[in-house]
Amino acid sequence: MTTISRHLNGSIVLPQETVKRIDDAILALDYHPNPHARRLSLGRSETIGLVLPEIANPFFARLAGAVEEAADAEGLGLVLCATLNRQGRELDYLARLGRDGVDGLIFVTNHPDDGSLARSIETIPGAVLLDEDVPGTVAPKIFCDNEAGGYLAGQALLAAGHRRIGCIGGLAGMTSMDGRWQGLCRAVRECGPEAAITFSTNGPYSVAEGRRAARLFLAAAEPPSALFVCSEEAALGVLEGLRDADIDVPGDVSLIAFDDVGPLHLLTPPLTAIRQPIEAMGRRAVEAIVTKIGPGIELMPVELIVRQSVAPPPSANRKLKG
Amino acid sequence: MTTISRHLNGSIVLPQETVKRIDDAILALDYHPNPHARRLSLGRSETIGLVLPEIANPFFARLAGAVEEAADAEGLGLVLCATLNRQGRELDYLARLGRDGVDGLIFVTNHPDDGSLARSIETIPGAVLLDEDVPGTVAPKIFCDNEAGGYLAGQALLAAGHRRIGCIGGLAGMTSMDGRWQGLCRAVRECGPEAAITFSTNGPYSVAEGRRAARLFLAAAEPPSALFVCSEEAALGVLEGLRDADIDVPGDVSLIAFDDVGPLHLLTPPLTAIRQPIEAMGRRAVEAIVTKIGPGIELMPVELIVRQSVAPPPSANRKLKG
DNA sequence: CAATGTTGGTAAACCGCTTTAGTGAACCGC
DNA sequence: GCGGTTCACTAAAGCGGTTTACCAACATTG
Repeated sequence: MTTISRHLNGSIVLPQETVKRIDDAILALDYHPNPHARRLSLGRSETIGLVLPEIANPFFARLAGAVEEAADAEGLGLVLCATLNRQGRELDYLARLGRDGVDGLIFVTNHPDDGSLARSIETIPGAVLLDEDVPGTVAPKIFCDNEAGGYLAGQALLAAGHRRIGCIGGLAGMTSMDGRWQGLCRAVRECGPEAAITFSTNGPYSVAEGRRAARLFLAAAEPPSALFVCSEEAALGVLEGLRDADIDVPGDVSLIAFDDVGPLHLLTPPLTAIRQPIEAMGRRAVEAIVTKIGPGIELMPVELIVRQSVAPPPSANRKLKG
Repeated sequence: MTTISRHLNGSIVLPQETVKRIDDAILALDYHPNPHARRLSLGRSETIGLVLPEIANPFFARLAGAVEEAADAEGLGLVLCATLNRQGRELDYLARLGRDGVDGLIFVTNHPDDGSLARSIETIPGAVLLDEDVPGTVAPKIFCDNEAGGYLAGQALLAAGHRRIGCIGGLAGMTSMDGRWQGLCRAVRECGPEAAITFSTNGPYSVAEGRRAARLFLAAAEPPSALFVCSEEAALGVLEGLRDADIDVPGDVSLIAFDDVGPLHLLTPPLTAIRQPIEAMGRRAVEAIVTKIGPGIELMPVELIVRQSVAPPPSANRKLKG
């Protein structure tokens, strides 16, 4: 028994004859170590947990796909937890995974934290934050370079000639949002005094929020000529709202979305967007777990995908809607 | 110890005073049963496995989301396995989950089987097939009503006046594909002898395949005036291919897609589609596991979502592309 | 040839829970 | 006041691995 166990776990080298004898017996008996027993004995599960807001969302779905693949490549199982973006569920899952003895945890959230999340996350060894920060947590953190993304978007809009920029943002207080906003501000600032952010909204990253923002935009006295929409879902909503009001994109208003996961190239117009390296982020997160890197922030590069939703602003004497 | 265990597992009723004493101690010590030990002792894991081709695909993502939510509601964990549609990985995962002692398994595949999958699945107690059949397997099976979907699509196209119908299908030999095809055939048959399927292709459910099919369609001597595309991915590809060739949908050719998960309403034109009750299917699958229903096929209803990609056929004297 | 050092293999402890068996005390009726 | 229950609890036996401690056999060495 001991010998076999040691052989199986590679902690001993045996003469070929013995090895063959063992292997034959294993084959003959169709023996497979009972994983429950193994886990109990070893005290680890060779499993990591992935908690995210919602799998049905294509962004998180792709993240999950990348994480799953990377985990599998490392021989790790993946237990999936969807929190529906509710803090109660996040805490429940955290507690569960904590005592479940997962070997690692990848946590991605989508809303501001009041501090209880941060506390809870830290009770779990091997936790990694992905995509969005939970301020106050000491852990490895893998985000995309939100600031650079906002800057890129701002630059593109400014380069097309826009000077009154609007920003349809996420929930205030979220790190990703702050970064994108800061980046946009930096681009505007660098452009000079005639450029300004003249319109902004805040709300969840959702289609409904995009529609709401579109209504606000339509009601604005001095609407901006270009919109940086900080999430793809919201961009879809904005597009709907604009289309319903017969506002042409990019004829009447230009638009850049953050994220590029849906079939944005098939929309009318094809949407210019900031793309994050989703798969690379997922892979890096499991790598962070298996190599047990220390706390710290790692920023992944974003890129601007140019399509057809940004154009020069309509000439000054051709105001929006007559 | 015994008393506590029995209390925790509800196999005994204790006087209130004792209960309080136990609960206090549990709280005071922050005691949580070690799940590894529990699982070893109990022989079950309170976990189910979900194996599907790819999470990044929005259809499977939504399926996974529904399954996760339902599983959680039942107090079951979910281990996620993405097979990338490769049989080798499917078999590996099946073997792993089998000896991992999951309490149930939801299996969704996306390609024809040569028989080895069927054998492997049957070794796992509590396996349920979802979305796509693996012929020869004795297990509960939850599919959407593919035949009805094909029929609905056919009817809609026929009702718009089309008589030469094309079908851009999935891989031959897949149960879902067979059903959709049969349904389309039935609708055409019922319409009378002047209606016919004059064009058809087979290939995986993918965007690339859609583009390939579009090229075939463009090269056809007598192209049909309407297309039933058996997957949403392929429909996206077809749309791209058609757009590149300046073919107008639905002016030159009408189009109905099977599945309705992406932002189909935002495309140009908004795509008419057959929608399956994805969430209900996912929920039903975990229900099938917890209630241990017997083998058998269960068909979930589909519906036609009318948008703007089907119109009457172009008049006879206005042939495609001059 | 006895002492020492490998080497393949056996026995037993342990991981932390569930569960069966067993024990002492309180409570019952007679 | 004593046998028979009920009740709360303790003791111990798994579950099926891993790991430490220990042995026997054989090769090496002084």
